[in-house]
Amino acid sequence: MSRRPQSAASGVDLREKLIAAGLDPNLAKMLDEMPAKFVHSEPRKPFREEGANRDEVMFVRSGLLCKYKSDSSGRRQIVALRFPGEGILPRDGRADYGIQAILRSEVKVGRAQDFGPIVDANPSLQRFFWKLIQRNEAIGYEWLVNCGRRDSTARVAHLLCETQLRMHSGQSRLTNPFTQQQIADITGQTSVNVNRVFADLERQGLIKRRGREIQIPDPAEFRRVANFQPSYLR
Amino acid sequence: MSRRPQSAASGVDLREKLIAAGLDPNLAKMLDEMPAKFVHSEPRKPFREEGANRDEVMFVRSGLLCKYKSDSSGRRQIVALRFPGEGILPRDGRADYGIQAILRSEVKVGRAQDFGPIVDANPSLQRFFWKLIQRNEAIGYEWLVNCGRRDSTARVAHLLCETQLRMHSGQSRLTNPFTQQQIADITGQTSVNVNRVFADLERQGLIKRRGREIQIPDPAEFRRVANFQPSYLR
DNA sequence: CGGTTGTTTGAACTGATTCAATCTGTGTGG
DNA sequence: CCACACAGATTGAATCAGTTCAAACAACCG
Repeated sequence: MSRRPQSAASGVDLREKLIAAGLDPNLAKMLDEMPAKFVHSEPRKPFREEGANRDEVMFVRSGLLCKYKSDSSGRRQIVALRFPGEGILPRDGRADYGIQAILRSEVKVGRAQDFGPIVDANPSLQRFFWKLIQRNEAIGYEWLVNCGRRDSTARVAHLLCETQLRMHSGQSRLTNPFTQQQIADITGQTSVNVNRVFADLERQGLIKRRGREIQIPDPAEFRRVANFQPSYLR
Repeated sequence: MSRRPQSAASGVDLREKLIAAGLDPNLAKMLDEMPAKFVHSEPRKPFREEGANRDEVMFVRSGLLCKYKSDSSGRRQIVALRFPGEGILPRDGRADYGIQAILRSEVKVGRAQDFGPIVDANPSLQRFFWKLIQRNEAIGYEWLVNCGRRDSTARVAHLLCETQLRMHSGQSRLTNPFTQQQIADITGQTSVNVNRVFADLERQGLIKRRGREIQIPDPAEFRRVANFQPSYLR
């Protein structure tokens, strides 16, 4: 939690994640040197509340974060994910969503007033974040299609395909980072039904499970079932 | 369709819409003077296709546009709306969504290469678009909650509340711009069910209809049913 | 008038929810 | 090493919200 411009080991680590996400090495260095603190976030513990001010930049160094909202009856919807190397940009005013860890995560947290000037001064950094925003927009649109227009099997399968790509796993295996309740919160279902979908997928031979480890014998067929077209992830 | 820097009557019109959307008058003038053409778009006619390049900025002067995606089985999902004064920013590369008019619309279409430099040169214009993007993000998140976590009645009612605000109607009436099929495409249902929801809402006295004209006798109660909290629209 | 688009209604069906109970795996402390 | 607690996964039965298919009706427009 100590404020430090850069910690040798961990800083390099995040920089590499950012570069892997498409950022120019020089710009990655700038971001890396921005004053910030590294914070740990635990699953099931609140990290940032709905309705709080969100004058921070965050970059996920390891783990997995989600943004979520709740409707009046307390039903929770996860509206976005942030994998390592991805970030959450500052808002002015209150954010309408909360942030929570899905996996134990290390997060680099900087202040908006430090972040803004760096971006303003570097048009190419601006362009980088512009693209990131567009990618997040495209993912959001795809999630809407998922929730609105696909059956429960395709929804779960689609999420798995997207997760696989964003975690940079191979096409034929995946370490599922989610509980079934979380998959339900992402895909707009109940955990009970998610469980049945998993059982179905396995019965059809589309996946094999060993705990959180998932094998996908026929990736092409799986993507067909999921109705997954990876182009929206760039 | 003619290319012209500014047309006296129509230009002023759009500028006012942009100012109403929160843009500084001087900046509105700059955007207004950007080389661009005014294009008309008709409902049910394709305007911009899915998968096409999208190196254009667009501002809606009048009417109503939607962004949509289709899943493999041709089921359509509307993922965003653009009311007058709102815009669609350029993407680099192909867009994964199509654009279509809901109402007959006049759209100002500029080229990305004209738009980019103007924004780059004006930090306050940048900040304006930054906020716009955040608003659109917040709306997208709210739509996800809508599709994923609310019942069909609340979904339709919520859309009507949002539409009312974005059209700047009063709280107790609304000219519904959508067909029931379009509401279904936004809220992830079938048009048959949307029709039943409307009948229900009317039977419960929450709305009164005369064609596309909707009266809302008790706006507070209607918002409660819709689970509508307008803060996300700022 | 005829054609087109959109709305309304009915009946049968089905996918998903709800509620409740049980089972499994993992970590903790004695 | 066992006992216990706890989070998560799994299963069943009853119910219900929303879909599907089909048909009729209304409004609009050239």
